[in-house]
Amino acid sequence: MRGVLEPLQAHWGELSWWPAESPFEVMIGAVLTQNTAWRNVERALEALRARISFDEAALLAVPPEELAELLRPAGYYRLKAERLRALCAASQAAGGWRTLSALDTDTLRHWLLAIKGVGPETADDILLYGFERPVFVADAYARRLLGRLGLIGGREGYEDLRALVERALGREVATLKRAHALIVEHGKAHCRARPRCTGCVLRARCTFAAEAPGAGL
DNA sequence: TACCAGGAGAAAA
DNA sequence: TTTTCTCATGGT
Repeated sequence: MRGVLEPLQAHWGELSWWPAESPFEVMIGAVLTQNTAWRNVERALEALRARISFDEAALLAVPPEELAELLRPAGYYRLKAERLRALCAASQAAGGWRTLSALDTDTLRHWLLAIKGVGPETADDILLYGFERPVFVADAYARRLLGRLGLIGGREGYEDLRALVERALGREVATLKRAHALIVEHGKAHCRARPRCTGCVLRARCTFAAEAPGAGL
């Protein structure tokens, strides 16, 4: 696995991912970016920032219809307005994001997953980038890349894939952030809809993968 | 015009 | 249990 990340880092350098000023802002962004390009998320975040301060009470004070309109640029705006309200209500009931930050990682993850609209990937985005916890975001880019490299079979569930990569990379937050960012940037640039990473820095490894699938992490 | 993006949940099979 | 459908704007 580290052998995959080294050429990616050599090519992409240090990536500074998920610009946000607080864990709460990461929580908002993680919901807004569900199946949505980050460019569109930024527009909604700007509209939101111009209207309110980023905290649970301020967001919940915005009428639901107005909140949905503010989120329109991010797509699925009615759905995401409901999801943000559910997340903020849960956070507020728990004492706010500062209180949540004192919870251990497993407890915090279970708490997040119990909120309607927060699935495993969104929860792990929040844990890794918001609360600096050692989890890997096992998104579609990771699944696609590792599948093409023959490092996974491709039928693993989300939790299985996450556990596999965490075992391979260790528990260092900076490493897990870097791995996720590199895999996504690489995927967006080279591997989006192609059957193999032709023309990219990992091409040779993909060829190897075709010959020796299931080489393991 | 068609496809996809830093998914999740409900409904159908 | 697994697959399919719905939610939606904006860029390529």
